[in-house]
Amino acid sequence: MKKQLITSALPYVNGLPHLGHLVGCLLPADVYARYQRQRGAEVLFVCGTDEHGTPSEVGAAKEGMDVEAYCKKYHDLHVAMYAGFNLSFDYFGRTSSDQNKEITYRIFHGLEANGLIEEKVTQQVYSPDDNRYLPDSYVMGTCPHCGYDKAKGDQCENCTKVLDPTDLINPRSVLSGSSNIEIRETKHLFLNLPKLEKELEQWIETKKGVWPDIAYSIAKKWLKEGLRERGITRDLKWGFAVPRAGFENKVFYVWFDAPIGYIGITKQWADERPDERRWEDWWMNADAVRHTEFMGKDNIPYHTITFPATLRGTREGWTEVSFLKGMNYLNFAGGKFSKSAHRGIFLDDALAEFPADYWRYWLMANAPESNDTNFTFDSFAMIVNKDLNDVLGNFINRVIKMTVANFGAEVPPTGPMTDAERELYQSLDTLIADYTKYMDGLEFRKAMSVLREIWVSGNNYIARMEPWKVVKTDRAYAGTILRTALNLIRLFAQLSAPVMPETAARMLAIIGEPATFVWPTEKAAVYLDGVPAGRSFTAAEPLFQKIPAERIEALKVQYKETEA
RNA sequence: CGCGGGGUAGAGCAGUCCGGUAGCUUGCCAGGCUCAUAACCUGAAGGUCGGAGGUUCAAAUCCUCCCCCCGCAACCA
Repeated sequence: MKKQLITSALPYVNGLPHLGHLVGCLLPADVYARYQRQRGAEVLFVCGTDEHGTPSEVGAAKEGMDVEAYCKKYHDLHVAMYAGFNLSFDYFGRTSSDQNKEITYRIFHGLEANGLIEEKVTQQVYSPDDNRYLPDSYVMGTCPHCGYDKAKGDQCENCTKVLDPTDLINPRSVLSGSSNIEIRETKHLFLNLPKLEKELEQWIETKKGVWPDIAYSIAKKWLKEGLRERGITRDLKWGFAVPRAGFENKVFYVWFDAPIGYIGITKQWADERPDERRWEDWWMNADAVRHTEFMGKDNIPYHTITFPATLRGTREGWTEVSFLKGMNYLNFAGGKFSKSAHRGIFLDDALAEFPADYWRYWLMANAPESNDTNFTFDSFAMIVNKDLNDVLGNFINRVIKMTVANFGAEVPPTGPMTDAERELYQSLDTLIADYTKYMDGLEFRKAMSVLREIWVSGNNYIARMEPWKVVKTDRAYAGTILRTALNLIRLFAQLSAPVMPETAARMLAIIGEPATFVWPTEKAAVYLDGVPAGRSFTAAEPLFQKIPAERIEALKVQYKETEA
């Protein structure tokens, strides 16, 4: 079995992450990593904060901090929130690390050696009052096409026309508002993507029908339009210095070193235990590694075109992405979640309202895989109340209570199996095979739908067997039914663990099982005979609590869901 | 004519590659059950598949044109 290298797009350090970030890459990567570990695969799941670039510099200035301290502060906040959601990173690093600098330089020199780096003089907007060069979108002015007075230097939001900052009438800095704007000539380094276009195209073509449509089509779109040379340096202070004469005041562009961060962060991980970990085992070992990347659709061009080109251009044989899981957006109240406007639900708030597993299950069951998806509290409460409380939680509760009432708090002995049990085993075999197939294929919505069906099959079994009646006439057979049901709890825990790790551990604890998770690969009958008769268990509180209607309405108001 | 994704019961989605009686969840209605968190199980009703045209014995599916929603457009990340 190949080693499973799993990466989630690196969240930008500036500001706090929201549910969109969680569902777009972090959470599906975590669910997949947990699934692969449960299957016994050797997994390395890395992520970290993306720290360079203008927004960090500007954000630090706003808070009156130096950039390094600012990034550290937000890095630590990210770490705390992800811990709250039980994201099981093997390492959560930083793109500003020394290790990432080392790898970035190595890759840069490799590209240089192969003649893929070129110098070009470009025109950039400079704001003397801000004392910095401005990215195009940091310049605001009146659109020459439609007269909209808040058009940005890259595009007019009103008429959607693509602009250059120099097109704007009365241009001014978004930061200071100053209209004292200069156009300065400045020299930058470019990666020659056209030279790699052919081989990228051939490579992407092999992903047709393999990767999600959205990943393949976005990559194809860029190739179809023809690749252009791409700037990889910027006139900033915060970032990795460019190791070339004449570039002393410049740094690498954040999009150059951010994806390299996957490798740099792996080296951070390896450097913690150099005697037993080697980053090269993962990144210089392409044949033995399957690399799965998770990201929102906005990141797809960088992970299908520029980053693969960056790695290939060195001719060093880096591990390339094997499967790219591109996700659409999670919307809130009909629009995007927004960091800058603080619109939507942020992770700290989410955890303060409900346990992590409620969110994890809703987000995976409604993952924006083929469409943009709306988050609404109505939908959230419906899924939590129905799937988690009524179907799964109530199943466990009724089985435990019935057993305690009739046999005391210990697992009753099992008599001979009947056709009813055989049918249950067979239907579970089919369902588990489907579930496994969808998890392997990273089709999370479908996987969650089958998981729910699996839970339903437990209720179905109980309803058909009517152990509350059977116990009055055939106590031994009632014991068989209930012990089967108790074993179902164990099986459900194993199958639910990738998406709801805390809940799964609680389910196992109820029936006295240790919290070790192993994926069921044998026939269901084996798993329904695992909890021994006579073992005592602890009757617990219900696993979940319902969200009452008043609470839903209050949440809608509090988080401004109904706002137009 | 910039590019991509989407439009399928009231709501949320699958099915489209490879044409063959349109499926799932929820909601609504009815029945069963009364162990359980007023929960569970079963059944029924509900759709001219965004619109128009074409190909075909047959179109949600293939082709052409049009409409609507969302995203992207390389210096925000």
